[in-house]
Amino acid sequence: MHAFRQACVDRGVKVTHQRLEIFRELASTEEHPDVETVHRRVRERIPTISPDTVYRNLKMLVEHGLVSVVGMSHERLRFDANMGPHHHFVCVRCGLIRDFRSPHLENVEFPEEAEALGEPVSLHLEVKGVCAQCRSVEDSRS
Amino acid sequence: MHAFRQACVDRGVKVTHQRLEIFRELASTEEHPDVETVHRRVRERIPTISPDTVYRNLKMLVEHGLVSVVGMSHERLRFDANMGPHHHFVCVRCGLIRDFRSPHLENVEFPEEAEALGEPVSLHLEVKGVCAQCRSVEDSRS
DNA sequence: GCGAAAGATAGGATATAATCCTATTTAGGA
DNA sequence: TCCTAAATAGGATTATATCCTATCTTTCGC
Repeated sequence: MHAFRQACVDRGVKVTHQRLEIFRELASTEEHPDVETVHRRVRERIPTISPDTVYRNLKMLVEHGLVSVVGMSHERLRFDANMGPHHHFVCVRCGLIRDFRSPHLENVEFPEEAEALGEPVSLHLEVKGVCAQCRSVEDSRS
Repeated sequence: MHAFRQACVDRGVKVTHQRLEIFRELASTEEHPDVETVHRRVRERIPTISPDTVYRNLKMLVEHGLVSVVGMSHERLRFDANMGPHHHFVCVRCGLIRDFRSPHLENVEFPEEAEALGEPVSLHLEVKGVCAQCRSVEDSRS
């Protein structure tokens, strides 16, 4: 928590009671809770905290790299008819998703650490980054 | 498309005009469209098709393994305060997500195929499967 | 081919998740 | 302590996904 306070100060972000409790709650669990769950739990300590504050803070923490989103950020359901082996590149800026194949990664086996958690069915790599187009827009602005 | 018709027959699923067009649309693109996009495009050929039909069919196709969902199925946003290197196990049944680490996968490099698409920032493996608890529930029922 | 039954669809109604708006409060620097 | 910019609460709103049910279509046995 001390490191978190410091991270806020470093970024010029105010250290509010709500923000501390939201982060504390998230950092204290490994279950990757959703917003409602975080809100419910934090409310036990701050009864008046609003859902909006929880949303706002979590989103802000993601943007500052202090927290990550599992899966994709606030996107809609998206589908893929390619059932062959492939991986995904996801642009964190515009949401573009492209498949790619990689001979190196064709034969990755189910890691035994994952097998301890359950019976694996599918496996693929998710590479997040900034796509070429968003990158060029960025360059032309600077 | 012929294979798709056959796959429907094999599964005892009726081959409807709407279903064919929805699948055709999805299979004709690599951009992983969302439901609204699929609906809009299919509507050019079937003007009266409803969003519900698109949702219902895509969901059904996922359940039959003919299509996959990018990211996670109809889940809420979920967050993770663990910013260290780790991978995810996602239960496709109950939505449980657990982190795991794997020495084998600690040093996976950004595949060059992904670098062609953009500038990668993070990388992790996503293993989907059925978690131990869901598995045991399943066993006790049969 | 024909008719019945199960399955699928359209379209409106509804539920749920996420975000917006704005008056008020709070943190942090001078 | 005071001031300013940032943050919050709470209600309103939007957007996404699903439900409901009357109607229609596919499929299968004849």
